[in-house]
Amino acid sequence: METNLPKFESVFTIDCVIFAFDAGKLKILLIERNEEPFKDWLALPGNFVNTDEGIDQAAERILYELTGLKGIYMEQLHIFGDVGRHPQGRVITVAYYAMIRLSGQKEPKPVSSFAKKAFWHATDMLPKLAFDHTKIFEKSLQKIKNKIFYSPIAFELLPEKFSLTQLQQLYEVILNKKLDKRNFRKKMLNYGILKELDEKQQGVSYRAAKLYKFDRRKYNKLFQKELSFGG
Amino acid sequence: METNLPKFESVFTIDCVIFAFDAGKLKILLIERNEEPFKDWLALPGNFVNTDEGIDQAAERILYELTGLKGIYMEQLHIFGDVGRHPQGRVITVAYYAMIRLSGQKEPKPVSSFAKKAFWHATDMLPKLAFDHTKIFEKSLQKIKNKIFYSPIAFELLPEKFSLTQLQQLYEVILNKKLDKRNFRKKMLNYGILKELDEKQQGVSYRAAKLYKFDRRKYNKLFQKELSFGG
DNA sequence: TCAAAAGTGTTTTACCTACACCCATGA
DNA sequence: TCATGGGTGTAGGTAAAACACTTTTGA
Repeated sequence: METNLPKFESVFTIDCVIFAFDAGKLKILLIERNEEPFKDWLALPGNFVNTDEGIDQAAERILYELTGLKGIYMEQLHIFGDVGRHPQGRVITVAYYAMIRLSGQKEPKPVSSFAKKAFWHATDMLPKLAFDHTKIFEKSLQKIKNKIFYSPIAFELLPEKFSLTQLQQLYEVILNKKLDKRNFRKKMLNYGILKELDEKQQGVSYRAAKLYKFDRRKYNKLFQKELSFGG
Repeated sequence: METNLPKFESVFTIDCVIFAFDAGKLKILLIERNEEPFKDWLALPGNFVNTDEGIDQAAERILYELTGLKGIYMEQLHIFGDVGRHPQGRVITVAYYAMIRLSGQKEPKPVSSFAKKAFWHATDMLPKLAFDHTKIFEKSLQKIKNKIFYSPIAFELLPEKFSLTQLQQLYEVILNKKLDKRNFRKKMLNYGILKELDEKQQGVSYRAAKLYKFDRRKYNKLFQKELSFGG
């Protein structure tokens, strides 16, 4: 494509914050870098955007190359473009985030040599990350805290079939506070967005919990009603 | 700054969506372009980012150069980075948005020759805009629709002193629906975030309305209480 | 005295909150 | 039979929704 636009030395990267919920903990996907700068550091999966790809595609490609994860729908979080954020020059990064369910997912494993490893790490004890990735992570966490009130992100993190206790634990972890069991259940069931299954938990050494599924159709119907002032 | 990073031909732009409320209508700030591509078209104020400036600063500079408006606090909306969005090559744009009050504001007027004119245009009858600016505008509108529920953006659009009817009209315009007058007033006054003034409207040929001010201190106090499940 | 907008209250309904005990299961 | 988590109901308070008439003012 011919161009008479000014050429800047700006470069673009994408960094991905992928959340999952496992063993009662909120986790994110990290890599160990195999390239300078910040070689051997832990970092969010991130790399350069090519000139011939849209940024959403680039995000998918980069996540795949560094972690082996494919087909994950990510949304933009924010752009980080401070002049000093990268030691080697002007690098603007677009942060993407997603929430996924671990069950059925392969173990993460880099496809490219850019990363040595890829693995899940609990969010409550994160080490120092490369670049400004800690800042990016914190902004993502804030985002999902807000989003859980108006969007069914919790169900994206849980297995397809889950118990009400699992759902409550997830809310508690994200919101970082205890919730009342009876009120939580009443409220959730009242929404009518959970489908009760005929199945129960297996292999637990206590009373097995009923399992539920998220009913996306009912959810969509419910949230078409907009908030209002009684107009 | 020395760099061994790959040099891409990507260029970066910023586009600004500035909302205001005037004569009962929601408006945005547009320019008439004086440069190719899309010379003579209407567009959002936008231009290239320099390599030596942070993107937030760049946004401020660009808005000033194209419209003469200064010191306006803008927030990031989204990045638009489709390969085909600019006719001359790969251009990634960061959209910023802001809400401002018109009263006390100078008429917009370009400082740079990049724009021929700058002016306010009602959002309900927007013409076709250059590039993908219509898409950018629509995303901004959606954003403020959501945001008005959890953020005091309405008060940024109104004059410092306003009547309850003005406030309600603004909500109605943004949400695009009629609201009940009594319920709206009750709810707003109940929040306790409005300070009643000793003044009334001037120069109207009907019963003059009481004027109010937004009380940011009380607002901040109110919204520190988080949403909860009764935990 | 008319037109135009300001201002005002009550009832019903829905949801939020606080709170404590019995049940089912496998080890 | 015990330990572990599963599961349940009610009463009181607060906020949302629906709804229509009187008041003030200037022209």
